[in-house]
Amino acid sequence: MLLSIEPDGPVPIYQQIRDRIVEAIARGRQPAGSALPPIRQLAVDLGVNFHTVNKGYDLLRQEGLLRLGRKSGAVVRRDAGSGPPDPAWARDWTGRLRTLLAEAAAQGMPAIGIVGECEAAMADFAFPAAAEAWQGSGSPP
Amino acid sequence: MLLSIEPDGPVPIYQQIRDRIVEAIARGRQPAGSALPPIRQLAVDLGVNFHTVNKGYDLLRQEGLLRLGRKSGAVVRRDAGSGPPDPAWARDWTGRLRTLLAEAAAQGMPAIGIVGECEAAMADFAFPAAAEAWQGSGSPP
DNA sequence: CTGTTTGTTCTATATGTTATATAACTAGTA
DNA sequence: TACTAGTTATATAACATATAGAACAAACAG
Repeated sequence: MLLSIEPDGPVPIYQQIRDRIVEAIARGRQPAGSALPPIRQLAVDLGVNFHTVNKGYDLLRQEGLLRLGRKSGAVVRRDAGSGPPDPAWARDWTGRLRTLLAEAAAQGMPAIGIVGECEAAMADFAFPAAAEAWQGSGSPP
Repeated sequence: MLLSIEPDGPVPIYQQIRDRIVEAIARGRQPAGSALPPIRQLAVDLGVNFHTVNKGYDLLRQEGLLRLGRKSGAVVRRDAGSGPPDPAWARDWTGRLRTLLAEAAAQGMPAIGIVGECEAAMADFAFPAAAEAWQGSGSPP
């Protein structure tokens, strides 16, 4: 079982597919250069239409995480995350992070707990040895 | 200007309204017991229909952050975040956090950078003095 | 060249979501 | 009573999601 989804959940199926694959990449379970199942096959495995899988794969291609080829299929990009980050993506991501953390703070979760959850999540990730050209954005007023 | 939105962005207006208010609560700019603008007035200020604002307020009520009264209007709940967290909410929030952090890791952002962004975001929050009944969920396999 | 595999594109349809627009109703409060 | 403010109902237009079927195009194996 390479991937499981909730067909009746509130989050769209194509988005769940994207999310699960993003997590698989971050955790090193789907390393750079590794192949994903063909669109049609994954669609059969998940019991969904192949257009739905296609939409998820296409999202990942737009995000620069996948390379899609005619016969080669879907492959995790080797240079996905080398080079400097897209400024638009960084801005957007920071915004989404702040909203998500604000939700926890508003719900009464203590700062220690929030940082703890962040670190617990990242303990599952497989970070490559080096990373350059990345710098914190600081905290705007 | 108590709140600004992007009418033509990809995220729904009612969701933006919810997000901005959640952030205002977390940052202490909208403390417990404080009042929000009436639905119709905020709708006029933002240039949207009052049903759209109503949907955002209702979301916050479902999340336990607002109390809506006939004449009292919309007020930030005083006990929003006292007591133990809803287990369903905690599970869901942790899942969303992991997906979001995984996205950054997959994009090549180093662990240091991710933690830094988390801390920078939380530096803007106003945490209350004490917090009990909260405990980390650890990192499931 | 033939055939298979795989992603890509197109049209169509059914259902759900988002946003707007009117209108009316209900409960507090002065 | 009258005002304020949330609540509910109906209708509509536009967009998003998921499914379905068909055909097309490139890469590769034989």
